[in-house]
Amino acid sequence: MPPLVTAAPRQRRKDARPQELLDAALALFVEKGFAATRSEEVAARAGVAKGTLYRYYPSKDELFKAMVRENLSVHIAESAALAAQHEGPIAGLMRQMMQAWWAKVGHGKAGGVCKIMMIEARNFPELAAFYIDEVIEPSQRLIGGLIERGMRSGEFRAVPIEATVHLLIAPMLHMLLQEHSFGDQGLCHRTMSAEELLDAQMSLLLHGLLA
Amino acid sequence: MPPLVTAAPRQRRKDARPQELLDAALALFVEKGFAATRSEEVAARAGVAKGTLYRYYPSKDELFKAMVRENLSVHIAESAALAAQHEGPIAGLMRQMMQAWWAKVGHGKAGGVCKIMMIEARNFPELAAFYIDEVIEPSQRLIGGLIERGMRSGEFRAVPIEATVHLLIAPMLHMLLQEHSFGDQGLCHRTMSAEELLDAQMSLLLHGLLA
Amino acid sequence: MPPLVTAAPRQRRKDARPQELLDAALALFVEKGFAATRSEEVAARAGVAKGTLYRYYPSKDELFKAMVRENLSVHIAESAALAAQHEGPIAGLMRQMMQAWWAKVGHGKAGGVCKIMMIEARNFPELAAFYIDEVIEPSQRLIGGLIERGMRSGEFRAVPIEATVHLLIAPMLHMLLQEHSFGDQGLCHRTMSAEELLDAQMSLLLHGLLA
Amino acid sequence: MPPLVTAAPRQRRKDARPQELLDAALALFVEKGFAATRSEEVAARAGVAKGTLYRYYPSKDELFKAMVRENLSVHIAESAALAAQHEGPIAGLMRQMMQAWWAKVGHGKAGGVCKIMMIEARNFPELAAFYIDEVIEPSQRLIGGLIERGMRSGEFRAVPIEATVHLLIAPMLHMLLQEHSFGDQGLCHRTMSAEELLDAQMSLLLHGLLA
DNA sequence: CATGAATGAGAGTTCATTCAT
DNA sequence: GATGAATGAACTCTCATTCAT
Repeated sequence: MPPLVTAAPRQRRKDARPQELLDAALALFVEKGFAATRSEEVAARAGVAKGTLYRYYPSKDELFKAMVRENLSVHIAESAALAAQHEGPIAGLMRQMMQAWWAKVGHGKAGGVCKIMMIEARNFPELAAFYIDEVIEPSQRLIGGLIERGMRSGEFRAVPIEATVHLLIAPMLHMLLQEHSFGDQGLCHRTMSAEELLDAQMSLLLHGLLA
Repeated sequence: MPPLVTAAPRQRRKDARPQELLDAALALFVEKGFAATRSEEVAARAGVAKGTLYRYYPSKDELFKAMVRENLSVHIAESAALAAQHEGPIAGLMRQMMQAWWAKVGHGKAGGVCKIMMIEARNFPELAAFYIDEVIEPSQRLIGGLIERGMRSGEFRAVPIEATVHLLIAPMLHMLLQEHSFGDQGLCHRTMSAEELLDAQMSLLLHGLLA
Repeated sequence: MPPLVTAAPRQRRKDARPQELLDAALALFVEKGFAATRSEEVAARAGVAKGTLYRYYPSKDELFKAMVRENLSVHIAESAALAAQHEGPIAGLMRQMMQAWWAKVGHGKAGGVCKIMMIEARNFPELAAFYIDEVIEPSQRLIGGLIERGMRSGEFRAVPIEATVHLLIAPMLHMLLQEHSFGDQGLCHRTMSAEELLDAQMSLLLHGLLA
Repeated sequence: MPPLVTAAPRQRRKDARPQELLDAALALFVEKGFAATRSEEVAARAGVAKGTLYRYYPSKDELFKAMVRENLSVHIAESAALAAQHEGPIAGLMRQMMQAWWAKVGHGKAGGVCKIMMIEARNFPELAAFYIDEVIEPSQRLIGGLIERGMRSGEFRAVPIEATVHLLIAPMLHMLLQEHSFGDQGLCHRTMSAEELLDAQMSLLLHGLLA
């Protein structure tokens, strides 16, 4: 009689393989770049042999694409749902979404995907298109929609949507790149935490710089 | 009237070679990344043979470093001089500097160097330190100084310096990455020009989003 | 009766590879010199592809070093043992050792290593030191000891040790170089075999040239 | 009226060029080996530019051959003349010739040629044949002739010519290789000078080792 | 004639990918 | 399915040789 409860460890491992490989690929691609990461390293980090990687992904390129696809659009939907059911002032929602994005995406591994997409966009045009369609444009539409809501309700001044969207996205991107490119080498010293910085930037954005 | 006896072509070429090679390297490294660019391609684009590259730069790494050094620190000094001799409201100066930086650095070839530094920082820690010392920190100090001036003169509200600096830099970096990563593939459709966008973002920053 | 189930060929090859590569390297380095031998040739002679060589030795230099270490110091110990357990006249022992060394080292592939060490000593100072420590000095000590024994027992005249050691080693080295440098091209015609020549030289050494 | 006494310095240089180049080539080929010596190094050492070398010798190979030819057979003739006109015991003549060869050939630059011929014989078969014809065989014939003279006059025992010739040449070759391969790196310590060693070896050869 | 900038064939080395075990 | 030994295309770099100046 086969065990009813747990799968055999070997089986469990096997099911987890693709995810483990994608995680390893993500970490290494972000840290060292796509070209500078050897496929054997990815396999080793996932705890398997070189050849095993190729049982799951037919090439390094495909591994990269799978890794990007796996780690992208997840949080966009969440944020959209949050936005849809929100009532009251938009400013607070935005602040909340910014912090949530940073905590879940920017600061974590998914943030690395954003960095690496910027870098490799030229080498993976189809992926770049995919990224724009699935990430950039939905995000811009989501934020753009919020700004329109805020303007309609009178919470916000009449501002150009496109520029405002850019201005809201830019700080997070900046922080992300600082973190993933120069972050952990003690090269970059900040007096405020990332969260404090983002919050302060949001306040500035809302109230403006002029006295 | 041009000189009747020009320098011998051979000699003229020799003097121009380093610059030609650096230009070729810049273009290719920005377009394809450091690792994905073959040194022979750089030579070919500069119109010379493979071996000639190595007469001027002892390795691909050194070529990269030279290319970075060549294209950085040039415009920092200019901006600092502009700021030092400026009188009157800071806001206008900032707008002006933003546009100037975009025109001279962000939009042009030097902007590509910023992108590529993000990518290769981890692979060239020594160069990353150089970049932070020569580019990032001076820029932050320059902009931070302007904000302090504005606050002392009463032009600006009392704002946290660090967050404000980040918020001023972020839009330019964002635009730069859009341009250099997704720009010339028709993937990214904008309704405003880069200059208009930056200007609109500056206005937003000054006046704030809230009604 | 051979075993019915032999080890898998793939595995068998793997165990044999280092030795096969060292043998190929020895043959080619001796024949053509270190620099003139392409690493791909070594691989080809060992029956593998270029890349395979680098799975076993990280560089051509390391391959060379491994090849030298592999082929030295082996026979010194044998000779020393032979000498230690010998009783009776030294002259016979010397004659015997000379012939043994020629048969096992000088004439064979190991002899080529001696030749190649002469050539490459300047390019591998660390290896030259190793060779002096492991081969030259032990040999000199061994032979010097025998001469002292012969002098103490009254078999030999009172002779200067150092000069005598040199004089005993020289003929073998000379023969070795003749063989490995001009040998198999039909350039060098001898009327006596190497063994006869060495024996005759030994006799001469013992009895002297004068009437 | 042209100068009667000295040629113009430029002219003097030009005439000396070939010799200077050959000297430089000799020194470097002996020190580093043929393959490891770059032709530019040879030119630099001769105080000319890379291209100039090729005005005198059409290739690195030809330079090598010229260098060998230049430095070979010179002293054989001298020794032969010395031998021809010698009267009295052969032993003294041999001792004298040995010392003279060491002083003029073995120890000096020509000695290096002998070393490098051993090494490169396989890569330059025609040169090897030339070397055998012009150096090895005349030397052997010269020494062989002396031994025959000594035997005929009763000064020497009846010995096998070939073996005796080898035995007389071997010590010098041994010394030469020690000197040129391991010599100037402090790796090889001797208590006697080369001249003393050769003299002691000659005595040993004459009187034999046995009591 | 001398020069040295330029060349490009060729060598060492790496690593994505394959496939026998 | 998993493995890792083997492969060879591709890449960086060197250096003998050429030739315009």
